[in-house]
Amino acid sequence: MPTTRKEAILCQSDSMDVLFNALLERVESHKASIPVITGPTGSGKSNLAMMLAERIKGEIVSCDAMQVYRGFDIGTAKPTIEDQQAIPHHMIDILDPCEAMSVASYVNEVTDLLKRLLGDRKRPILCGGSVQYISALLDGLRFIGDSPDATLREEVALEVDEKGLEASWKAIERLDPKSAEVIAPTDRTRIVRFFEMYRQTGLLKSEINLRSREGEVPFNYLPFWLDWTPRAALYGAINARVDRMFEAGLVGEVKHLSEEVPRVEQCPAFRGIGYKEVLGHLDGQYSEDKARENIAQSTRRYAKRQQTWLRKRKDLQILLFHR
RNA sequence: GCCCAGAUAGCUCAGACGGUAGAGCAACGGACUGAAAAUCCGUGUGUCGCUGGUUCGAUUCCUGCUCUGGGCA
Repeated sequence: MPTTRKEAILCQSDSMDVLFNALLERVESHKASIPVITGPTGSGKSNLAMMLAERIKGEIVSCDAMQVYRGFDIGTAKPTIEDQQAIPHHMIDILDPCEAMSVASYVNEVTDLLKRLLGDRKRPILCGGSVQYISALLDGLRFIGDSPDATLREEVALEVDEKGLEASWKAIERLDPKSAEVIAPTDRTRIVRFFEMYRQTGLLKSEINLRSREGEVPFNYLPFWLDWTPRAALYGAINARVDRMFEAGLVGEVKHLSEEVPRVEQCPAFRGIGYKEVLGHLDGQYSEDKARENIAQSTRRYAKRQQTWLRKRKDLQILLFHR
């Protein structure tokens, strides 16, 4: 929990308004920096960002791996049309469900976007819970080279499966011991990715990682981490939000979206929480109630993973909502 | 009221000729560089319902009680 890092707590309160004022004060005294609002799902980041944007006449840059997909509205808790009309939003509704998103494309696009906005004297506000993307931005990681090749990935995956995970991992250990420390011998996704990169660039993962940190971080950021204590309160809010998604017609949204693509299982957007579970229900695997439970469950786990990621960053100022 | 079954982790339950207990799920901790709302790793958190008895020793056997479920009246 964030409470273990008292030194980083900027403000702790049972009032969002108080938290907002602390945020605003900080933002106003660091006008040259780009405010970043992150935190676990359901913590109220978007509201805070909206309030801030209205106050400082800013524009919101979404940092969310799922809100980029057109039509995926209810399940991603996308900002409403009204909100989007009131305040310009970026990085929302930019992809079709079967197009791939990635940290690299996100960072590259946002870097250009931020330059443009700052050049136009706009005040960008980053907001979102895709912590890997946030982290990559804050650390100024550079992703250069070709984007992944689906055919190559399939090829490599096949080879890894033939060879066996254990043996493949041992090969990584020989080639690049540093990477083997970070990749679990059971983590098929990362093992495949390692060989995919190696094949494509001729470089080891640890070398690529080193290169990604060459150069300066291109922007000054002012990052905030909004969170709740105790965690059970956040879980309660998450459960309630899942209920609201169903009331708002999540099942209908998924049904409609899935009818528009031929092969749902190949589209990354349908891997999002809320979508895969409803698909399973529509498929007749379980009841709607069961789907709802599963969604709440996955969302709670997701929130916890986000917190784990944020906790290790020491550059975030915590806004702690106490219930 | 009587009969039967049950009471063990947050939940569902397993278990031991008597030597203070373990699975699944949940929960908690962690990793993470082009899939990240993805992927993967680790951890048992317990008055074994209460009471008395037998015993070196009882969560385990026995008595009584309480509660829950089912059946009979």
